[in-house]
Amino acid sequence: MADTAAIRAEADAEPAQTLAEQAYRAIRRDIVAGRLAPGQPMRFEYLKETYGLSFSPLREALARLQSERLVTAFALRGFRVAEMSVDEMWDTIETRIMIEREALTAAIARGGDDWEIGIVQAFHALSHCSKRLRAAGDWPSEPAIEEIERRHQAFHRALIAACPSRWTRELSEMLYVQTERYRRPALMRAGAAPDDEGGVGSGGAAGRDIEAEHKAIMDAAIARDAPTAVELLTAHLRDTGRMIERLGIETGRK
Amino acid sequence: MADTAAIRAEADAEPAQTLAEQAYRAIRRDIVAGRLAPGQPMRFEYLKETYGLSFSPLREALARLQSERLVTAFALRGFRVAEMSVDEMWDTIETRIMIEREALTAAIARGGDDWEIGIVQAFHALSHCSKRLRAAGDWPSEPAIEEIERRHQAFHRALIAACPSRWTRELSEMLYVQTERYRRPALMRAGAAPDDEGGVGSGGAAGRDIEAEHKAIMDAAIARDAPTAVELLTAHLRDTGRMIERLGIETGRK
DNA sequence: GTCAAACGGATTGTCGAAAATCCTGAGAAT
DNA sequence: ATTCTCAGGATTTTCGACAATCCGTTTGAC
Repeated sequence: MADTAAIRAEADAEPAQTLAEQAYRAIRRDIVAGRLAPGQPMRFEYLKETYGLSFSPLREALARLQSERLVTAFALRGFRVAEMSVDEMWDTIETRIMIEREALTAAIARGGDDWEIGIVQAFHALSHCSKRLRAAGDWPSEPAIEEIERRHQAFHRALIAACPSRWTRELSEMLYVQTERYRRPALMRAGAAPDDEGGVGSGGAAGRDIEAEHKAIMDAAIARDAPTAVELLTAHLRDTGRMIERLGIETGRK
Repeated sequence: MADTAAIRAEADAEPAQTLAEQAYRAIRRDIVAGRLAPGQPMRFEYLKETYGLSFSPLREALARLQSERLVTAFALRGFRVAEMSVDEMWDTIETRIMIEREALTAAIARGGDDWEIGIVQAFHALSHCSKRLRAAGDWPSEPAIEEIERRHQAFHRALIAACPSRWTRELSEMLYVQTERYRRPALMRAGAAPDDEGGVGSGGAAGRDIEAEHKAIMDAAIARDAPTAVELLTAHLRDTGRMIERLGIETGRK
């Protein structure tokens, strides 16, 4: 597939020529994927072995993740994976809604042809990828989930790509990662194919048709119907929150 | 003064027992104060001498500041102080307005007695401190400015302290620091006493009465008049932006 | 005269050991 | 029985040196 390479190239635009950057991405990935349990102490001995790096790049990575609230630092007592809770999830979701409402409105007002094309492209990439995943079998592999999550994020990013405010776009990205941290493990644990919010489902475990929700948001956005698009996006995010709440959040440590 | 110690104790709630934390605060302070010029390369030799620390804590501090957009990292080419521009300033201000409107509305809806008391206290602390500063002489000292800035931030923080969303409060804090980075040097360079937005002025350099603006916001908030309070706060922040734009932004390097 | 390649100086990024700090559990005193 | 004190071990934090990379300048070729 041609666009696969393109999307990959875009995602890794910054090749991460430094070990600290690699460590940052790897640890963030593992936290979001739930491989590092909330509240778990991040001992350097363990990190050193796991990621094959020395102290310096690891500390640098943890310092950055601290600013993004994915790890918590305790002075002279090391770092821990940030805790999770239902309250924090809703705070994250509602804050993300607040920001993305503004972002989507601005994008609809100012987006051009390239913006529309980007949305359609991202939607079809996500849809196609999800369909292929479901055709392959009932229990998808980890890399496949990673890929579908990338596409899902790319779709939501494309929606607001035309928002001129860099702060709005970046805060949105940051909160997306936070919500993904709740969504992904919940779907994994649900046992169902992870096509509920992470991908496309024509009737997911929770009785939602995520692909249809995405399509409705896309259509409203491209039709320049800002109020409808914003309401659909808001409902989409809140429904996901309720779904996660039903599926449960693994709040304890491993 | 009794409350001075109290405020100090609150500000330094985390005593910063680690050198990396000290470095983080010191460098952030110097960037916001304009002592480190935008775009300036942050050579480690210089940082080492200036702050009397070794590489590790400095790198950790810079990594954190990178996440907050106060420094920019270039792979294998070190760090630079983040650039400034009129466009970025307005993006920051408008984003901060978006977030603080929500925060203030929520705080007015849910704030109790302690919230009201906190606002009044912070207002008077700022007012009193500013008055004393003006009485002392025309050219205030650096520490005096630092203190007034702390009080100013404390007042704006107190306004939204009752907002239940931790994300909203923290993002607001982050954007406050960003806007302070524009406001402070502009006021310093204006030559006038820095009581325009940083403190209280009964007729500042730009013909504004900042203390009156603060008081109006406080009164509307305590009167539980959310729409008025939000509009006053929005105008307050936009006026400050326009004032900074008039006074100019030192965008180049030293 | 212009361009490309290469050398040397300077700066960053990474490493592993040393110093400082914290946690655990045993023993003594109240 | 409870609290306090104090080693011993484990963990974090910091340091300075080493290796890798980049920038400016010179040299050489076309």
